[in-house]
Amino acid sequence: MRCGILVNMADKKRLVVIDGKSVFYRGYYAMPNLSTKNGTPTGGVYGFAVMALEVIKKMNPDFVCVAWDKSKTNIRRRKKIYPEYKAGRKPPPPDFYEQIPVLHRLLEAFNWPLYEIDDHEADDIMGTFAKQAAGKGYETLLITSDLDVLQLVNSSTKVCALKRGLTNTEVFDEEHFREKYSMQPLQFIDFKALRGDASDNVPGVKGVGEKTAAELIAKYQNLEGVYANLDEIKPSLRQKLEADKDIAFLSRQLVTLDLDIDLPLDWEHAKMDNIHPEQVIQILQELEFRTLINQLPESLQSSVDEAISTASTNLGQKWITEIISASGELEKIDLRDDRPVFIHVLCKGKQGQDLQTLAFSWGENKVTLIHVNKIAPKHLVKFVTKLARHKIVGYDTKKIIQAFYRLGAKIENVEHDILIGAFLLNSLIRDQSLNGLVRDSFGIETDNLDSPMPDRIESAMPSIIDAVFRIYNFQVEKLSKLPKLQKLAEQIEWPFIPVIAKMELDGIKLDTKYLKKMGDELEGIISDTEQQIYGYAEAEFNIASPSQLAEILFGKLKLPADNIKKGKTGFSTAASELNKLRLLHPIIDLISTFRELTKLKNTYVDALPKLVDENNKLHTTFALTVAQTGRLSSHDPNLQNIPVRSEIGHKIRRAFIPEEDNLFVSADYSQFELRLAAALADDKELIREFNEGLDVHTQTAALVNNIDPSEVTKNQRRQAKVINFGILYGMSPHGLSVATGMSQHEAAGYIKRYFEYREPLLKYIEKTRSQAHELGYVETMFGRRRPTPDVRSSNWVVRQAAERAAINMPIQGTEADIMKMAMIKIQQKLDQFLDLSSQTSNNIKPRMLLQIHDSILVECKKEDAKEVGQLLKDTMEAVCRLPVKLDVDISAGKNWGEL
DNA sequence: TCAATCACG
DNA sequence: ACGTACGTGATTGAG
Repeated sequence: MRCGILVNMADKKRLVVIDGKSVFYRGYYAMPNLSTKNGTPTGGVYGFAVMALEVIKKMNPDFVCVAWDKSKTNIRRRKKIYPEYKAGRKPPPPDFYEQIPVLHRLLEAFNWPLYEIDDHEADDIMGTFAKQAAGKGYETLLITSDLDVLQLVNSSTKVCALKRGLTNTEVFDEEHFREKYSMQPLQFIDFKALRGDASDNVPGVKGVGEKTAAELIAKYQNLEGVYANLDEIKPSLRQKLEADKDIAFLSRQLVTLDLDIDLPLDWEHAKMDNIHPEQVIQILQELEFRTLINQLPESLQSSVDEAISTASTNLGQKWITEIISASGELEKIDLRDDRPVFIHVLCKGKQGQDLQTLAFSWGENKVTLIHVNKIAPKHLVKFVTKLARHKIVGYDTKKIIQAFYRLGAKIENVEHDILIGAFLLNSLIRDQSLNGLVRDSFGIETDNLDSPMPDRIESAMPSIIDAVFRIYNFQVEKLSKLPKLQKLAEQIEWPFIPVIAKMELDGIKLDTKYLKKMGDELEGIISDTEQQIYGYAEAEFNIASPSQLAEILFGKLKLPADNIKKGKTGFSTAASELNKLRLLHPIIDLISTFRELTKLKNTYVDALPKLVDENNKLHTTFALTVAQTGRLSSHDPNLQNIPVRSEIGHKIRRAFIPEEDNLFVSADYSQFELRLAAALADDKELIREFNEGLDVHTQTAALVNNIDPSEVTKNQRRQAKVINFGILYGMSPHGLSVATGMSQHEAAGYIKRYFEYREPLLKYIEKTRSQAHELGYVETMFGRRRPTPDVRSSNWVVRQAAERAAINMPIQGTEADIMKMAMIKIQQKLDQFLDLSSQTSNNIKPRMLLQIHDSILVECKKEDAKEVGQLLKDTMEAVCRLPVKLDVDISAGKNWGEL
């Protein structure tokens, strides 16, 4: 910032007046996409904060205040004179206003008074204050992008004009003004009256621009001078001046600022000393302006550490900690209370393995901390069994349940999980750590709550329980205002946690010997393929490296690259692109084979056996707070993407086996998402087709091609299938043409005809799209939400992608909701099922092993398979009332590949 | 750590 | 005039 001039100011007191809206606007347009991780737009506030801190840092003012343009009534005074004044301005977009309350909070933290007044604009207020300051012998600096205020520049008033960008400014004192405009500041009024101002719609004299106006003012001082000497002016210009004489004087009135508003500046309030550094820092933290915090002016700097350290010591400080490190002490704990218990566990391994520390509280400022390793197992088990009868509240209760389960204690009731709660309230939170949730909920930075140092556990645990307690209360309050989401949490999310916790622990058995053999076989085929490729290429290279491969194909072998997509690094070698070259060179098919085989070998055949436990079982982790639609995701290892489409894929699935004498039973919802789309859109025709058990793709093909279903060809059905799926993804004509091989024109026509027959579907898509725009989120049938900030992006690509995601979410998300409900019911029934048939020898219980979005895999005794299959089908088909029938396919087999 | 690729629904 | 389906996770090469 060019503020050097200001430093020279004598020891006069300094006032800074900020044109709030103007600064805010600069920020808003300089950083259009700035927002917090949860989507709150913050560009404008950012601009303001940057400017505010610059002011403090560089200008060292004694007083600061803000002048604000009143948005609707501000121009009444001038409009009275000239109704067209400031006409034609676009209203600011909605996310502009969203930021205003945040700005007000920031101002409160700075403790800078804000002035806005009917009938006057911010520049009038600035002028008035500058005059008041001059009266007291103070200096004034005005910060704005509105050049009208340049007329105020004098010996005690300077203007800091904002230019493009955030920190790009120009400071005008008298000298600099004269240098630049070759006139006195006050003459600026008359200059503008002649020239006009397009941005404020001030007319000026037609045909007189910057240059002419400046010359006229230089020669005749002001309007009066110009019009008194018209005879000296050459005729063409004289005519223009005469014609618009009234307009020129009217324009002058518009441009002249009112310095005598009856609005005394509250000097006490505006004092810089009133600033609340902690509040400022807290708000900056909340808004995630981390770089700003790091570059805070020295005057605020000292408070940073303090603010952060008070924040972290505050947590847990008021909690009494009872530390248990002997079995005897454990005995004395009384658990008769049936209120929810706040629990936290520290484990060394994943999925509740190696429990180290357990802490719990009833939320009454007392935490009990148990050093698990110092307690005799028998006593511990007895204790946690009692504790497990309570409803629990915690962060990642899945892990808590698993830690307990490993001790033989079954937690059945989850009262609340703050990790999942945070995700339900805002699935966009990027930092799901406990520290992140504290930051997100309260804007406070805390000590490491997620993995406290071993020697600090005793002091960290109370802080953690305190954080859980507070976040719980915070979320309960929020959920109480969102009844649908609250119901979703209570009826689906909480009961689902114990179900999935158990599935992870049960795991699925892998035939590692079989995979080892398969790996060796694959190895042979791969190296053969490799050699053939090297032969054709006449070189040895790394086939797995896209860049080396592209060099060979398009460089050495000179294959035509015209139709090949280019990425950031060069030509794409993705399968879809290679496919275009298949017929041109035998190396292409070999490369595809090589890719497929190495992929499957590296990702599955070789990788999976390394991950089994001592029982040869794989334990995936199902993430409940990752997929934006509410689906589960599976990792370490991912068991939701085990191959199935290829022959080798099936072979890999054969490696997944049940225990001796058991079978796998799988249950798949057929056409799940399309059925849900029909239900959500209430498309009677599509629903009818489903409910009458017709083949919807054939029906669709018949409708669109206007033929009888019996006449539908294979290709017509294939095309119809593509479009039916496309619906679920917010498809475009181009997408359809790529997928079907139609021309884009044909595809557009096809889609048009499709929607003539599936009008409700089109209406539904439009409704969802507009909801995303208007409410900023979309939701499933059961109220699960997904925020959609990007549908308002100014970037076409980003916006379109966001709209497609918004259209897909209610469908995919409702699928996820229903699947979870079904699994909860299935688990309940499987528990009962056990009681009936396990009377005799049965010690292996039917259990769910995997969920793959629209299907589940269950293991049970051979002789139970049929009954279990029927149970699954009945439960899943009847899980909720929908206008469309749900259809579940069952199959059983002695390995996963057989199903 | 990122981009490219490809496995699944 | 823009450049395409939605949602994931694992592996690899390359910077």
